[in-house]
Amino acid sequence: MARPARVSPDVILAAAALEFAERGFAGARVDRIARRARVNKAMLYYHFTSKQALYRTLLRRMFTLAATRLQTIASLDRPSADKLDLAIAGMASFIQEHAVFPAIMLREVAEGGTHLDRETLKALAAMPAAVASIVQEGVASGAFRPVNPVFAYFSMLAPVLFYLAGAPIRKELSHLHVLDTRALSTGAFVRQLQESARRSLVRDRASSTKATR
Amino acid sequence: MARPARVSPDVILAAAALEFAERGFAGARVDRIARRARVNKAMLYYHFTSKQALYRTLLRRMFTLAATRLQTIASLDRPSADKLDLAIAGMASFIQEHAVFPAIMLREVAEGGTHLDRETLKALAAMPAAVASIVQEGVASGAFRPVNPVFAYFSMLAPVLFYLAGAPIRKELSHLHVLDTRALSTGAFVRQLQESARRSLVRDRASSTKATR
DNA sequence: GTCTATACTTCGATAGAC
DNA sequence: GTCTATCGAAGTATAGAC
Repeated sequence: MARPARVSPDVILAAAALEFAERGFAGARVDRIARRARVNKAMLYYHFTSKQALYRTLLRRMFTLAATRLQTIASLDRPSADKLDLAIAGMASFIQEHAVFPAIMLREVAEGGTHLDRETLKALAAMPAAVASIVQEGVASGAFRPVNPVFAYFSMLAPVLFYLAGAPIRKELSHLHVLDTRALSTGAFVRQLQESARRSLVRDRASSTKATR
Repeated sequence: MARPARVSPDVILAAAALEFAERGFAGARVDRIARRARVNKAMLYYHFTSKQALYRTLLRRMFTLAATRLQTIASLDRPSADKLDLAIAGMASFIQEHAVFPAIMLREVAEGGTHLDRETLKALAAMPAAVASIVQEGVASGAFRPVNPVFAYFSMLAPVLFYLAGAPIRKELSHLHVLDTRALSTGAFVRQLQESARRSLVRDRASSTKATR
């Protein structure tokens, strides 16, 4: 972490992540990305052919990283309900490691995938697929009530994304005394979400409050 | 609807809604908004002093409209659980009337409220406040288990926004044969979400499957 | 209130030296 | 691989006639 190898492409990608998260594709400035990466613009275009190519590379990476984590959880040999907890907590911790992720994800959903190529879209789709596979397994085994697995994905992960993406705006609101954020911690939110997911999906009365982590 | 009064400001706002939803604040083009509104650019600047002023006016309107609908539901003399159902269905139907809303909301959350003034931020904050008041009432009356009302807002409404904002990308994915969307209807999603909300919040066994609408 | 023409700025991308 | 200088396109906003 202390001034590492400084391989240009990775430094540029890191800078691009910040810029695209803060401003979106259209609002991002190539000049700013280059400056943030302490690289000049020509260097950036040497490694990535265009602003769009840089954007796609970044998003493919992030989506793949997130999807892989969910797939790993889905493949565990554990009760479906536990895997649900793990998926929620896993996404939250993924975001804490990659703070830019929620903003990028929200923006790209709003954008309708306009700037993405086929491969990047596939990487994106792997996220709902992984969560849906957990739910499907639970439904098939009778552990969960019959629900649509894709709907369940949205019910569980959209709140995490939205809540964490909303941190800056909540800060602004609390600064304007429009919202009291004192009772809001990420850990507490994750736990409430896990409990809600269990209650809404698990069939029997084994809805233990003990959240798996 | 058949070629109405053609009051410029409203026509411009409608065109701006489409453009901002599709491209975001930075990606939106004033030229395009003017063309869509069949008004020339100078006219647009005559009614709204700048691109930003237009954006703020639009968002303040939409947020106020959405928040008012939720507040109306919150003030009903009905069981808290029913109001929950109504809030979910109300937001879904609001979005069906204002298809641009989810994209605009997602973008602005990602943006961190950068382009908004105090009044517009207050209008935005009224949405979680309305839903939170329903939940708080339910918790206070003992109908709901003790939960954080703001967290509950995110758990219920983020899925609706995210799911409906994701329609274009799902279409793209289904076109690329990456996702099967045949089992996905908005109505079914809303019903599953209502049932999930009841199960996750209602204390006793009165979790009727009968969704109120 | 409505329009045309244009001033001024910023941005993505590249040429070409080292 | 790295840099400076710059081109051409596109963008917001306005001046000024009607």
